[in-house]
Amino acid sequence: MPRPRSDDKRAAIMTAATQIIAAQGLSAPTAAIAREAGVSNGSLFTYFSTKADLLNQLFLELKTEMGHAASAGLPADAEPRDQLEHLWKRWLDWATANPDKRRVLALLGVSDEVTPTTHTAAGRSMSGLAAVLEWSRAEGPMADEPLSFVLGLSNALAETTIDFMIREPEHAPAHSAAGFSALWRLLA
Amino acid sequence: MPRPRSDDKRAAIMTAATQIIAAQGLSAPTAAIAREAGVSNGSLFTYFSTKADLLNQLFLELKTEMGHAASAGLPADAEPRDQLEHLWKRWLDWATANPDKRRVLALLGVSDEVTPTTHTAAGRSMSGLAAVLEWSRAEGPMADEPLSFVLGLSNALAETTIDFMIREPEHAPAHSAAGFSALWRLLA
Amino acid sequence: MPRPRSDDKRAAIMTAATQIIAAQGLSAPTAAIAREAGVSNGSLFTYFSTKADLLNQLFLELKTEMGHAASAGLPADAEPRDQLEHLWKRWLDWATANPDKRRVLALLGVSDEVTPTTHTAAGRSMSGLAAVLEWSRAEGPMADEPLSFVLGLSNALAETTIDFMIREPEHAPAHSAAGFSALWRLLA
Amino acid sequence: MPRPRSDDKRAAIMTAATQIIAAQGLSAPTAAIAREAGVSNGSLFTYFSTKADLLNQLFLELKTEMGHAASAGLPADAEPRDQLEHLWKRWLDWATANPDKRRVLALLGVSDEVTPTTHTAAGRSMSGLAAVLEWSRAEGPMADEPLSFVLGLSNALAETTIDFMIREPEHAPAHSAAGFSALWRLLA
DNA sequence: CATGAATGAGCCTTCATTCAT
DNA sequence: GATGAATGAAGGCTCATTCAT
Repeated sequence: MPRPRSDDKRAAIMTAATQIIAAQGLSAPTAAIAREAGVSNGSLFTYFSTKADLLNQLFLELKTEMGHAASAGLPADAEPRDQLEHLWKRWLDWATANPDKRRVLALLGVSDEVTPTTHTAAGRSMSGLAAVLEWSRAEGPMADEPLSFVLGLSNALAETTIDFMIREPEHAPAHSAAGFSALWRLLA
Repeated sequence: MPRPRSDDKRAAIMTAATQIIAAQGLSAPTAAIAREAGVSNGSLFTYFSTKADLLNQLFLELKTEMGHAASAGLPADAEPRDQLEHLWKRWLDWATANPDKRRVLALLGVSDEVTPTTHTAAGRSMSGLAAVLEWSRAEGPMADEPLSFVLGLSNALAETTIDFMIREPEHAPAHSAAGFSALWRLLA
Repeated sequence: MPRPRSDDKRAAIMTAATQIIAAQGLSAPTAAIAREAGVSNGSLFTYFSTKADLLNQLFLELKTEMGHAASAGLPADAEPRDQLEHLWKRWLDWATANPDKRRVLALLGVSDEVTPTTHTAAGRSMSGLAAVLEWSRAEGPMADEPLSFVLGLSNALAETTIDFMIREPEHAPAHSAAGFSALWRLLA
Repeated sequence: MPRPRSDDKRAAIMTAATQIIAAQGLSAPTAAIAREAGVSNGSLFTYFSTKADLLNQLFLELKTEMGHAASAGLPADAEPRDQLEHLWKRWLDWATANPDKRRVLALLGVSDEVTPTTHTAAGRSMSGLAAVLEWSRAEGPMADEPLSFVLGLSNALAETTIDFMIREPEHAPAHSAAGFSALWRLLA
């Protein structure tokens, strides 16, 4: 598959898809996405062979972006708790700063359109987080659980905390702090 | 005295909707639901004025059923921890025993078709859980957080635990136990 | 076909049909008519075997009522012009006083649902008018035209005059007078 | 440069709509119109956003065509009576030569689907007729009536005459002549 | 006879995808 | 490669009519 001519257009479609899907849900017409992106109806399909393809790539891209945002500037020498808190804050900052992306990620996360393959690939973007989590829980009560389960529980706490931060922005810092201390109690 | 509206038929549509939506997602055709329920296409609309209406009632009904299942046989004199554990187990048992209902509940929970009004009404079915949670966290680190936030975090842990129990049934009891102890650490 | 039990119900359906059709057009659901009439959905069909049947009977009844309204109190000894003017006024009075009936008559008049048979039967209610018209035009320029044509032209003038009287009630008397003098010029 | 929108196709849909609606009434399915036009079901909606839109444009187009047909070759220097007679004949010729268009015009004229805006726009196509009428009635008994009323009455005579010409083609010329002389008596 | 639930054909419109230009 | 017209399957909902009660 030769890379299509314009990366700009591809990116424009991705951005447009995020906006439109955040606003209208996954059933948003591809035509609406194309219009928002400033490309034609048909062009969308030269960049993405099907709507499902677009959705899968979008999921992967957003999840990757989220993973990078969380990991940026991670203090490699710090204590596990400090590293984890760093990740937590960055993650939540990214999510609250990008509510559209966050919403789309949530929608895609439960959609059948996103294949297991994509989910697996997307999981890789959380490997930094996974490593810190692994380290953090090593001595604690979760030491013997499957890492994936611990990751899942941690993720659930983060998502919920994000929801409340978006819903009640005036208490966002308090929610973030309370969420993190809850996570730490859970792990260590 | 015409043929009276049949509760059986209404229930059959609800059951069919659960099965079909669990299998095909929320975009499942009403015709498929009607067929599965053994009623005509048009009959569905004498019981539910709209597909959205059906979805809202289904959400309410499933959530209520879940709430009842969790609360049944709650030992009113027991310690908070025992009461909470009772709720936790019943809840997770119901969810793992009814994966279709659970999946539909998850799909509807994030759908725009379900109105805020329905969400509010459905929330009432969790009041028993809320009360026990309130009591459980009273002396702990979450004492000063909004109850809704505590409820949200607890719910997130439960949902995640359920996911893993369904995905890895052989470890279901272990997941359930680990999830509960995590919850308790979070609260007390 | 034995006469159905209740003439009241039949009449209620007719009245309701007039109101509902005036408001919603000929595509108004039979269910809406039944509801307005205070009878059940199904009962309507014991009084009228089909919707088309209802429409035909309604047309006949309204046209007959209109004919009677026009002819009532006709001064049998008066000059043709006075008799015709009497008919004209009564007709227009009835129509402006009963805009719903008038509108329904207009809708049915151009509908395929109303059969030629019904049109023929309805035409009989205008026989009084036809006679006066026949007499009025006997010496005039329309003497040799088919009476039906003269009747049609006269009817057209009346309908148009009614339209304007309803649309501009403040000029209703002026329109009525102008319309009649135009008719008389046409005939004599 | 994609396939350009085709005027032919648009015209084909209009023609098909005229035929199908003349035969089946305004409730004719859009699918039948599309099939008759030789386009797909969906294509109809790239040319007309809505069935109502199609109906409005059809009304406007037919009425405009009728107005042009009536006015073509109008002898600008002739006497009012001759000009009016010219219009009358052309109008009736067009109508009797195009009974389908005429029928559709009649159906649309009383339909709620056609908006007041469309009616207003369509009225403009009769401005030539209006001018001649204005001139014709200037010295006569209708001199003081609103022009719209005079126009309405004239229109009514024309429509009725057309009906009879179509119904009894063998007397068409006689009806046309009688109708015109009636009109002239009405005006002058 | 009254009632209103049951039926299912039918309709308008949408939309992912294809393809002529 | 870009464009947007063309396609036609699909879906939610309506409604005249029938029929069980």
